[in-house]
Amino acid sequence: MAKKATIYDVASLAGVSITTVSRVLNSPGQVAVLSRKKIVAAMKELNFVPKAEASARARKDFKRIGILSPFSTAPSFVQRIRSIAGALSVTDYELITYSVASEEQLAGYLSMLPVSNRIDGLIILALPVKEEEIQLFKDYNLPIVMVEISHPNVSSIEIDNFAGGKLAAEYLLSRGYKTFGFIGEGGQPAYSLHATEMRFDGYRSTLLKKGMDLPESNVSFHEYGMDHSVESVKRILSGSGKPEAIFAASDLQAVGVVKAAREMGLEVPDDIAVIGFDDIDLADYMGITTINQFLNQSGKTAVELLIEHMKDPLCAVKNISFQLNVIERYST
Amino acid sequence: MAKKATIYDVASLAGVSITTVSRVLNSPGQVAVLSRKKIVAAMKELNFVPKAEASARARKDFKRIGILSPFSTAPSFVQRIRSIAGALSVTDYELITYSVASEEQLAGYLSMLPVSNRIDGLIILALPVKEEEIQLFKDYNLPIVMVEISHPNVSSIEIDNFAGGKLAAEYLLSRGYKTFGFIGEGGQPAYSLHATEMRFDGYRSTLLKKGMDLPESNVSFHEYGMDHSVESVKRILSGSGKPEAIFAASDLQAVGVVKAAREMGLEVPDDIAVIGFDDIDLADYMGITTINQFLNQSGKTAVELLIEHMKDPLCAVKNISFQLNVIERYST
DNA sequence: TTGAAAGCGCTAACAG
DNA sequence: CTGTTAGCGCTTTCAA
Repeated sequence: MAKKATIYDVASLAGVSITTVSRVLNSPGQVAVLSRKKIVAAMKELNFVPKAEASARARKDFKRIGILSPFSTAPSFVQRIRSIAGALSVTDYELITYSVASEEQLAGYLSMLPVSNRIDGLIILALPVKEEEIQLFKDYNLPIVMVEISHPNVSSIEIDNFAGGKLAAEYLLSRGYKTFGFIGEGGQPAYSLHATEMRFDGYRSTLLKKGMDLPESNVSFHEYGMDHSVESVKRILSGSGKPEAIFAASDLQAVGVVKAAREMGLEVPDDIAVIGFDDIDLADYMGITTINQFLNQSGKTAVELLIEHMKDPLCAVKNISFQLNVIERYST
Repeated sequence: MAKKATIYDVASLAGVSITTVSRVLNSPGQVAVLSRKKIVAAMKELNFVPKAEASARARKDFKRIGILSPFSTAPSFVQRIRSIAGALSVTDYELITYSVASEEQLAGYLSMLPVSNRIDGLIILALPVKEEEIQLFKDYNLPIVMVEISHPNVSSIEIDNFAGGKLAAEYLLSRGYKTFGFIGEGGQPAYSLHATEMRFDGYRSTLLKKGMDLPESNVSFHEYGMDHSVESVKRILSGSGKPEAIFAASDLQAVGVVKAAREMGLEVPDDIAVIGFDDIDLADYMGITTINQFLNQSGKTAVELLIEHMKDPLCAVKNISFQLNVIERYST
């Protein structure tokens, strides 16, 4: 039985050093095309397969960052993940995506990721983590950064959803609207967040404080989905207490308002004004006024924060809060 | 970098040599009870996991699927990748994303991925692969599936872009439009595809065949980006030969048509009709007529196909072609 | 872009 | 029973 080929064999066959061979495996971009060709040919000839265990041993880090997020096609998620991927693409870290579709799955990832060596750091997006799970990450020295949710002792990027609702109310008031409505996504899975509720609370309490009303009949927490949004809005706009302005807890739902208005023959913003939340690309395309939560920028910040923690285990815990602001467009 | 505990750490904490630590792992019977107790205690305190074991488990827990795609934030890419992630989330596979930003980088990945033994299967999205590179994957038994591009002897998911252009033309003709325009993304990198050109060819040739004209001045291949789309459309719509209908090679560009129309005070579809391509979510939200290429479904199919190849190396090569169809909305 | 050389974490002789 | 030491095959500085 012939001995398995090693990078030494490959190197001498190709007439280069083992370093260069190693580089072909790990960062091929840094190797001259000619060298690479020779090395690949030599590998092929020798049926070379790198020994996983040897590289695991020698490797200082995995050069991999994971992102753990709910599986969702909601644009705000997609856009945030994209921005993280973008930030990562200018580093030499690989991105491993873990999409969570159930509570059990989440618990599974949370218990296994810290223990089994596969990533150098993890970004947890919009997913709640229990105290003991956090502890596990600490015990095994796997740095994490949480986005859209916070936890004591863990660095995070977040926003103040209550303040966001407040901002929406204040903005609509400043524009002179007198009657109000709200739509948001309700009945989210238990393992998810409650940003919607917080935005609602901020909105409602601010309106009340200013002596305005927010009748129950103008409020809708509905299932996720454009059709549900449109339907809810139609119901609200058909009611006797039809509002002049609606705060939609996400831009996608604001789109629902615009769609519903169009289908009912109403003009935006004259018959019905709407302000969304998130500032996804779509809001720009459709000219919807919204509250900017820096979806693109926050991904980059999260990556930087995580890498900082990876480089320096003693790095101070930071909670970065993005200041919200209204982006005024044509829907109010 | 945060470090995991090693036998060195355990050894010094327990006040013994690494050999002894190693022995309790391998032949505990040969270690004095007292030493063993101290060592076990130290291991517990440090959360020590032998690195080899961790890597072995890492290999066993998950199989890894890679996706090699151009680095792009175009919604159709993002949505397709998202759908692949979704399909994967219900399986025991990790998704590793490799974004390509240059021809060099592509060649690098293509030469190292088969050899480096880091993934168990690869989806190649919208990237051309040379014969010899395909051969390398075969030599190393790394299953691949290509999406949005095809190659002899490799399983693929694709669409007929020429037919798509034809479909757009036929649809617009059937709606009674008489004058036509086209916008698409031009000047793509050499390592990229030419779907746009093929859609254009199908569109143009069909129009000509039906005795219609497609004047040069109504055609624009512009840079990627909403602003460029809007600008191009404005130029076309300001021309003397202003068309009644435009085929946009992607939905995002169709959005550009809608935006441009709005800014020029024109009505869609009365003053200017537009049909897009892709059927991204955005098209639905904005009510844009488009050609559906099953972005969501194709990701799932690609994953299934790849897993089939991974499970059965002798699995027959399949080329799955999705039938295109027009989704009629309000923009035509 | 490349190579020399110093490890990586662990096992396995070999002494003691 | 325990420690010293020499590798395993690969990665990673650091210079050139």
